[in-house]
Amino acid sequence: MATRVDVAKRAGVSPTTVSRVLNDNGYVAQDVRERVLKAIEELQYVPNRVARSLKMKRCGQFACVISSLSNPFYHEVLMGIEDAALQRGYTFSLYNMTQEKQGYMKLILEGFYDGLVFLTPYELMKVVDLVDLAKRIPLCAYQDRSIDLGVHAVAVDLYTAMKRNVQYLIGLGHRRIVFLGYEFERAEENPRYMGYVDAMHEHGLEIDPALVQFVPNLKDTLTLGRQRILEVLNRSISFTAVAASNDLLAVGAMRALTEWGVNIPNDVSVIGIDDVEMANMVTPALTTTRIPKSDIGNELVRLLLDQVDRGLDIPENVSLPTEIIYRESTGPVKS
Amino acid sequence: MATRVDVAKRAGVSPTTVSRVLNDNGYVAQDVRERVLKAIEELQYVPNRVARSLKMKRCGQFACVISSLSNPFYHEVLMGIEDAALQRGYTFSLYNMTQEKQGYMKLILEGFYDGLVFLTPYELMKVVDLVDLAKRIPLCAYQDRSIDLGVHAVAVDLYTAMKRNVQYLIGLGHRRIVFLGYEFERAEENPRYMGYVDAMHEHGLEIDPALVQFVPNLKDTLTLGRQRILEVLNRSISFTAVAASNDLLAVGAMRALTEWGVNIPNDVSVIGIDDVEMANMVTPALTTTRIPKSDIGNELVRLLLDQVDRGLDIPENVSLPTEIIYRESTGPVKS
DNA sequence: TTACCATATGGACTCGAGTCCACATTCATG
DNA sequence: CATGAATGTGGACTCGAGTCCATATGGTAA
Repeated sequence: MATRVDVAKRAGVSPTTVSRVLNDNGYVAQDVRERVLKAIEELQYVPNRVARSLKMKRCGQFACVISSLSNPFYHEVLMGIEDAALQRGYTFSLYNMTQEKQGYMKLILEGFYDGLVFLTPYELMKVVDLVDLAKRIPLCAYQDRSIDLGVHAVAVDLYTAMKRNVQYLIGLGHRRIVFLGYEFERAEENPRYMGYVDAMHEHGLEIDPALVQFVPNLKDTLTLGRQRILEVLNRSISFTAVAASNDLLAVGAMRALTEWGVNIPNDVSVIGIDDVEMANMVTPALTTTRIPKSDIGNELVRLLLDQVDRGLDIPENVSLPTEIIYRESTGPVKS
Repeated sequence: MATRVDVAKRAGVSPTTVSRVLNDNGYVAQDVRERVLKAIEELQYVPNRVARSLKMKRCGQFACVISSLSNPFYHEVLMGIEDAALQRGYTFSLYNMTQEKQGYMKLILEGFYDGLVFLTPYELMKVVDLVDLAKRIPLCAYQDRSIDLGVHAVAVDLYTAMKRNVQYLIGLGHRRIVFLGYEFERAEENPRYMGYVDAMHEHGLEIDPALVQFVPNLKDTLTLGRQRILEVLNRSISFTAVAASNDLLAVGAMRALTEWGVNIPNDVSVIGIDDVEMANMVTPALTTTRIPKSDIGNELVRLLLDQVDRGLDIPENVSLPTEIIYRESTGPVKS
C-alpha cells in the first residue's frame, strides 16, 4: 500500500504538500496540485484511515448493538442508521449482543468507535448499565418503555399507539378484546399494556384477566403469539378481537385463528404494531400502527453525532409519531 | 481517556514496561507487574486499538457487504460470521450495498479492514469486479452459481439441491412440476434451473415452458412468488407441484394457492430451498432443502483469516452439503 | 526603497502503542 | 573470581497522516 510519503516522492514534493492537496487547505500552486493528483492516481493511493483516526481522535465509525437480527423490526431501523451514517461519512459495526456475550463490551471501548447505538430490549440495557457506559463513550438508545433511561434516547409513544388501536377496535363494536404482549416487572412501565387498560376503562370496559395474554420476551415471537391464542381458543374464552403488541405476535395470532377455521376479520379482528414488511404479506393483510422505523435510525444517528460534534451532555429524549395503517384484518363486529 | 503513558507514570515505570505487562512478553518483576495492573485498574485504562492497528498493520476488523438485510437467509449466515469472527477477536462492519451505492467501496479500502466478505447476489459482484478488488484486500465471497468467481469462495451445491427436490417430487408421483426461480443471463450458470431440467429429463419428462416461472431478482421475493403462481392459476395451466428456488418464493406460492382455495399438499405440493425460520412457521410447514447457513458464515471467516494470517493466494473453493427437511407441504399425487 | 501581506513549500513534532537495542542487575557455573 | 546467561528496565524509533511554525518568493502600497 502506497503511503503519503510515496506520493510525495513521486510528485517531487513534501508529504505536507500532499496533505494540503488531499484536505484542500493551505496554499498549493496549481501545477504542483496536478502533479500530486497524478501521483495519487498512478499509485492508487488511498489515505490510511487508521493513521488519520489516531491523529484526529475521531475514527468515523460507530458500533451498533442489537440483540436479534431476525427481528424484522430492526432491519428498517438499521437501514435508517446506515443511510444517515454513511451520508455523513460514518461507517458502523454491528454487534449482535446477548446477555451472555457482554464480553464484547470491552472491545467497544477500545477507541475504535466514536459512538454507540443501542438497539436492544430494556433488559440488556439494564444489565450493561447504559448511564455508566455513557460516561465513557457517546451513546444513544432506542427504547420502547415509558421511562427515562438517563441517556440520549429515541422513543415512540407506544402507549398512544396501543390506546388508539384499542379505541379503534372499540369503535368497531368490539368489547371482548384480547391483549397480546410482553410482561414487564412493573405494569406501569409497559406503555402498550397501559394503553390497552386505559382505552378499555375509558369506555367503561372491565379488564378480564382471561383476555390478557402475556408472552415471555424470547426469540420465537411468532410461535409464542400463536400458542397464546391457541390456548385462549382451547379454553373457549369468547373474544372478537386481538390487540397485539407487535406484528409478529399478530401474525402468530392470525395463524392460530386460521388453524381453527376462525375467519379474519369476520369472526375476529386482529391489529398489530410496527408495520413490518410481513404485515402486508399475510392474508388478510394486517391492520397495524406504523412505527417510523427508518426515522428512528436517522434520529439515533443525529443524536449520536450531536454528542460527537458538539459534546452535548444533557440527555435528549426524542419521541416520534405513529399512525394506524388500515388494512384487511379488522372489521366491525357481526351481530 | 487514559493512555499507556498515564499508566506508566502512575505505576512509576516506563511505557515499555506497561506494554510488556499488557502483552505478556519479555521479563517483568512480579511486584512491578502488580503495580502496573493496579494502575490500569484505577485509571480504567483500555489500550487504544487505533494506535495498535497503525503499528501492527492489522486492525482486527473486517467488512461484510450485503445487499439486503431483509432477506432472512443472510441472517443466519451473518450470525455464523459474527460468531466465528468475535471468537478470534475480530469485529465486523456491515455495508448494505446496492448497485447505486458503490461509492462506499472506497471507504473499505482505507485500511480500516483486514478483509472483506461478500454476501451479495452475483450481479453486484460482477459490477464491483471482485478479482480486481482481491488484489488490494483479502476477500472472500458466498455465491450461489456454478461458476468460478476467481476469488476465495464458499458455495453450496444448489444444482444437487434442486435436482434432489425435483426427484423427490417425481418420486411422489408428480409430473407437472412448476419451476419457480430467478433467471440468469446464461441458463447453464443457473444451478437450480439446471437441477430442475436434469431431474425432469432423467425421468423422461419434457420441460413445459408454461411451467417455468422466472422471477426478477428484486427485493420483494415473497410477493413476486405469489404473483407468478397466481398467473399460472389464472391461465388454468395444470400442475401438481411447485419447486421453488428459495423459501420466500415458496411461501409466496403457498399464499397464492391458499387464496385460490387450493389445498397444500393434497392438491399441490410445494418445496423450497434454504430452510429459513419462516419455513417452519407457515401452515402447512414447508418442506425444503436446508442450507447450512451458519456453517457458511464460519467458512467465510476461516477463508478470510487464512489469507490474512498465512497469505494464501490461490483462490480456494469450499462447497457445503445440504439435506432435505421433510415437513407438511409435500405429499403424493392424488389420483 | 522599505514594509507588509498573500502565496507557496518544507521541517519537525504529534497522536498511542509496539519493539529493537542498550544497559543494569542477579545468579549459577567453571 | 570471572564469565556468561537469565532476568529486568528504559530510551528511542516507528507506523501514516495532520498541523504548527519557519522560511522563501512575489507583489503591492506607503
